[in-house]
Amino acid sequence: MTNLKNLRGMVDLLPAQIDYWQKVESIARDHFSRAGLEEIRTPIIEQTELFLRGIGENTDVVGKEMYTFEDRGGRSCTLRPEGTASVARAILQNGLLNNGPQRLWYGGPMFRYERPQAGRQRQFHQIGVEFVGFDSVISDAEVISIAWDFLCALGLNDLTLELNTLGSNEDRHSFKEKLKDWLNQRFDLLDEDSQKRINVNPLRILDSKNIAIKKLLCEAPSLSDFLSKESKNRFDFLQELLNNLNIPYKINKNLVRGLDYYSHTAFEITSDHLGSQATVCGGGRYDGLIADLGGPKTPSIGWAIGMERLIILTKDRISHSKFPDAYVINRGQNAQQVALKITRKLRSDNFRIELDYSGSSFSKQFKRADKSGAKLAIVIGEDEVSKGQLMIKQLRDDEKEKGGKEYICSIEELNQLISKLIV
RNA sequence: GCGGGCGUCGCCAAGUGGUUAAGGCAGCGGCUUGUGGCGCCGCUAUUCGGGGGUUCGAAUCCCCUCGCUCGCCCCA
Repeated sequence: MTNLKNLRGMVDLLPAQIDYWQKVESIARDHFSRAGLEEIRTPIIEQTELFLRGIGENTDVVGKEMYTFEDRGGRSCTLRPEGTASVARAILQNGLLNNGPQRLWYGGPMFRYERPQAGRQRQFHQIGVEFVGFDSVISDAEVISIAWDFLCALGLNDLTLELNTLGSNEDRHSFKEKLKDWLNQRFDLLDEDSQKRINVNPLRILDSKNIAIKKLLCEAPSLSDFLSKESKNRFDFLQELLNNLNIPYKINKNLVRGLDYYSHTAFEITSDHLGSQATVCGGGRYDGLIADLGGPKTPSIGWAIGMERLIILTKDRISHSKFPDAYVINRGQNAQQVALKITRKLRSDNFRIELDYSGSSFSKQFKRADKSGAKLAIVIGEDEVSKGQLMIKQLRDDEKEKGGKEYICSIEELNQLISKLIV
């Protein structure tokens, strides 16, 4: 084995798995285009500044997971850890909002410097949706249903949608103060992580997985008591809309989400079949982000799905059969000329053709033809060349019988005969 | 960043201190230089993730290192 290896947490997608990806991607493209979304592609590298301002300096993603480096001009660059900030930047920079609100989707690699484990890599892929410039609650419902229906279209039917509201910035601000006081009074009961977070990001303590903390928090002040009338109405209406769409959900008051830009609606879609990294899809409303990046106040909502996790879940449901229609067996230089030519011709006629290059015995070539999974073998030897004919043999009409049917035809008849035989 | 498990051919593996490192799958070649799916025969690791050490002798013991994997944290 070579001592040249890929970097830790970076994964090769080999031909054997690529079918799964293409299938999921094509279903996604189709699904999104029917929902009226347009695709956007942004660079993989951005100014570090974008993520500092967009995601928030106190988040784990920014604090300890970014791939940041200096380029030759001394600029601080970062491999994007998520898609939303880049999309927001591109929208602003290119003035897309001048054409009205935007409904976009994107896909591609993201980078986070973390310890790899099941369902987590350093380079991973997300596919995401961003509705930028929409305030109405039905846009929330629409965005969630696009995610839900997409996952259903992939045959996933045992997922859980968790839903919460983070309220407006004002709601959260007054709640934060109250929560801090309450936590400070119980400082000694908190674990180290939570103690550190009190001043930096107290909301995140609510999401703690520590059982003792969880228990303690049952008594803590609840954000829901600090929601303004308007925030409450939004959340109620969203639930009504989802009920109306028959999309099942579970309210999870501790669902906070790790990135700073979220407000109001927050949601996650999780699965029991992913090990400890259970989230397939995460998203929410981010009304402040565009303004934080220097744009106009622009209410927005979106989500991202982790492709690797999605592939884990859908793998068994996706069948892939990419067998050739015919395998071209040939022997001798004259035959090779004919073989190459008709291979090209048949491919342009939309057949899937595999050509043997080996020049080895007919026996060997038949073996390979069989292994290729092709339905037919097209045989060209010196005999055929001298008679101006071709032979076609069926490889899998009668699994049990020895030897498939053989047909002789001219080059002109080939297309028709193959069409007939492969149905 | 912290813990646990693991690392022998492309894949699955046996071997746990003693001369040439089992076996299976896949691959290649032959039996069969014009006929596949079955069968039979042969070939394919100077080397056991890498580097040091102990020993007459190491894949097997020790140290370091790298990687994989699962979990924690956090997220997609």
